[in-house]
Amino acid sequence: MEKSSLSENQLFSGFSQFDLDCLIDISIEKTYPKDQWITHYGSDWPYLFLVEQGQVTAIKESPEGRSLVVITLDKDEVFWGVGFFKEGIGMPVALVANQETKLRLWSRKNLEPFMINNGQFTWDLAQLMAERMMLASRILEELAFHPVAGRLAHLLLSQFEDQSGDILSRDLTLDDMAARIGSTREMVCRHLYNFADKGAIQINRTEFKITDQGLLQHFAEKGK
Amino acid sequence: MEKSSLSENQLFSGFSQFDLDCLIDISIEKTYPKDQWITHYGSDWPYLFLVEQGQVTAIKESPEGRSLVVITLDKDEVFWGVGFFKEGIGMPVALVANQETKLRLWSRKNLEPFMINNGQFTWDLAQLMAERMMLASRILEELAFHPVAGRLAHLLLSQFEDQSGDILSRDLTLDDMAARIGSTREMVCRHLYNFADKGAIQINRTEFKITDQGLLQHFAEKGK
DNA sequence: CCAGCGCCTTGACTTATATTAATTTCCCTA
DNA sequence: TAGGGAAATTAATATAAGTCAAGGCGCTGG
Repeated sequence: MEKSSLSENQLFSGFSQFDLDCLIDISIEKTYPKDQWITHYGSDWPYLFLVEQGQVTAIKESPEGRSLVVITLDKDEVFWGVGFFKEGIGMPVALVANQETKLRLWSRKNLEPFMINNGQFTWDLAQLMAERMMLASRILEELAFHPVAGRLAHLLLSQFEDQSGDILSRDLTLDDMAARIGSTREMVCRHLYNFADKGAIQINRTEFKITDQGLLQHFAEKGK
Repeated sequence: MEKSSLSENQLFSGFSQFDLDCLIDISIEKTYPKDQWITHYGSDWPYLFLVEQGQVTAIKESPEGRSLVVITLDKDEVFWGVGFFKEGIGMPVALVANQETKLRLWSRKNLEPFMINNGQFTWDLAQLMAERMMLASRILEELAFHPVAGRLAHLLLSQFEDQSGDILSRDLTLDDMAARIGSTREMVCRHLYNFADKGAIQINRTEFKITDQGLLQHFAEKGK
């Protein structure tokens, strides 16, 4: 049962049962209650991990108290601390368990010999890193070139595009959304009602609905 | 002579002469005149490369014409297009030769088998990717949390810290600086003279000098 | 040596974003 | 079912950043 969970992830799918057993042997399993910090910004945290249960977010925080959610990791996704690759570099993000979460962790020390002997696995990991790099790149682009309204429209689309037209309960708080686009709750609120005025969405205190996906798309690109 | 140039880079330093010859065999050498575009934003460009001569910058450009320099690559540095790792993903940046530049390129097709067989090399590359990820992370943090003045102060420090107190000719144009911090020439100009008013630097049309590095450091952190 | 070009500088103005501070509404719990 | 807390909303205000436009300076090529 444990073994099968490993091979759910594409990264581990190519292994024999023997290798999987071996991988499990050198791993650590750890659970975190809801809202627990898994690791802090700046700490040396040399682990690669698989989310076996729950959800983890990677967050950047400014000294002034603003924060930016960089990625959300769900079940079966793999992530790592930079320390896994290079010693003595502090984490560029903090990791937080959003819900009760179970991780399977591999320390650099235990996994490095394995990776050097297994070029395919290391190559697959490099590919995953490249994907994550693209993600960072997209965030960068948005922050550098798109206004808050555009980033918000884009967030709405990426989260709810598939439920366009449905009435949705507002499960993300304004603060959540603000942290995902690098702004403040007040800004988010204002822009949401502005989208509503323009006819892209309908919204009230507890629910909302995407009424014109194309228009929202337009806001995502042009901002206005 | 060609061989020795390869092993200048840490990534290739562990190889035998035989492997180096082999690597050279499967590579392409290409030269680009000053200001030539090596590849464009959004194109599928599946190469890993070593800068053998000259300098390359990776640039993001917005449709509205603003641009952001993400990294500058000098001689003996290694970089890649995302396409090297995953097929069919467009470049998140454009690459431009700042000067007459010579690159040694490896296509994904040619290098992938080599990487799968050579875990150490792939692992070293993964480490390099992690470093570059940190770089992206720092840019992200600056854009998200630091005002233009702070980013500019930081740029000055990172470029000229070691020449603090010397009179330097202004070799970076305002547009260059603006592109590195994600702003405009006018903003950069104003903030430079503001730093001068506060006593952190001295500046005129053609030269400048860092007079108070500590103060500049302070601006880099607090912005004001 | 001078005209022209590219870059730098500056001021006035506009727009975007953030901050502060009330006020309202919802929802949960006692 | 009333009270309290968390989140949402809104307005007023402040600040940061960008845009536009007009000059100014220094260098280069005839």
